Amino acid sequence: MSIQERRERERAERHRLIVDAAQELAETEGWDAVTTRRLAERVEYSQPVLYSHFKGKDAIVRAVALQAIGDLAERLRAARAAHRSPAKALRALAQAYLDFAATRPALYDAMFVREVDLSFGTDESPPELRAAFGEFVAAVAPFAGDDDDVETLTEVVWSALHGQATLNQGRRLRPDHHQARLDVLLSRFS
Amino acid sequence: MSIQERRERERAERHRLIVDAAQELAETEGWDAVTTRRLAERVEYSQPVLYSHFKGKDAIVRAVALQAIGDLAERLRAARAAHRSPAKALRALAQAYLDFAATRPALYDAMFVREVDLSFGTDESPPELRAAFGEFVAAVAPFAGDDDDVETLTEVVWSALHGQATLNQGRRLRPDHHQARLDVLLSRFS
DNA sequence: TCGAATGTCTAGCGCTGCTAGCATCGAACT
DNA sequence: AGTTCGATGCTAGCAGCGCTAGACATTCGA
Repeated sequence: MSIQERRERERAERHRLIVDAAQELAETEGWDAVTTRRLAERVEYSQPVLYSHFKGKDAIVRAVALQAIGDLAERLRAARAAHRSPAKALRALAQAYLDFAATRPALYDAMFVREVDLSFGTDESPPELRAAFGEFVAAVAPFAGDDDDVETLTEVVWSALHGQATLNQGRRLRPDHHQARLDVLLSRFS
Repeated sequence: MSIQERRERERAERHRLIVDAAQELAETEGWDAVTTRRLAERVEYSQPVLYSHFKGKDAIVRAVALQAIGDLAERLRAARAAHRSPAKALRALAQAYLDFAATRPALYDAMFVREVDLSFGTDESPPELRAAFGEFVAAVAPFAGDDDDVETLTEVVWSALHGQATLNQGRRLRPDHHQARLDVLLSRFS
């Protein structure tokens, strides 16, 4: 069975290669530049090979998004864990979230803006997604009033940050006021 | 000069026809269905005619977005003006905003999600945009503390609503909790 | 060693946004 | 009134898109 194992290993390796190439191409030149032809050229295989690994281009984007969400979850965890005070922890988490969106806009787009059929907010959501949302819940929970549903409150905070992230990215808010906007938001929620 | 005037009238008419057709097509079948060929067929002209009116497809999308923003501004004005109490006025405006996003997702996308080079937040912004933002400012201003910059506060509230609108639309938040999320948000800002 | 199976490639389909170049038609001038 | 000329809208086509059918090696198991 060693031959089969080797093949599976090579296959997994190539799978990773495709996802990484797609991510790099998206981050450096934007998603418009991620065409099946350019991607195939990057990984030095022909186009149809991509389709033996993924059902279509959307599936590749989804794989990149999922990987990125895992990365984001880890950053959120680290930011939150670095502070004992709930207020500082929430601020650090929010800052880490906005930083991620600002520095890696293409990945952020794939995760939370582009239409990609990841199931959100259900028990069938991928673990990376549940982990990321869990970090938000943990950071927000200390500020829930007695009447507040924690999950709802978390969704509201996340949405508020998401709104700032996307409108910033689209240059639809005044530049140089990022910090002020985050301060105002946090002042109302913590 | 009557002949020239007639031509200009016909040209303006056709301009309107193109924008309206694009809007209708986008609203009924989504932006993916808005191709230059289908659009040309709708207005019963050949493709190149579109390019004598607009620099490219992006310019058509921009025109649709601008028209829609004017419409949104009017709805926000009406919602706000219907209430004397600042709290009720803000709630009505927020509700109108989210309703618009939910019922006309394609237009909302063109306005605030897709990349269109409308200049936001500057003195050169189109009047429709300034009007819409002005409604937000008027609704939010009564709730600004002494230390708050009104414009910043407005951007924060708008971003928060925008976040809810887009995440709702992408089915990234739990359905059936729209109202609860709006309530939580308003409870913290008014 | 030979047939079967696996894996990869070339070539091509029906789209896309966009444009060069050619008719056609009406206004204006002799 | 006849001719010229410019404006206007058309046909046809380019390069590139996501995706796939079918041919071609290459490698495996008997």
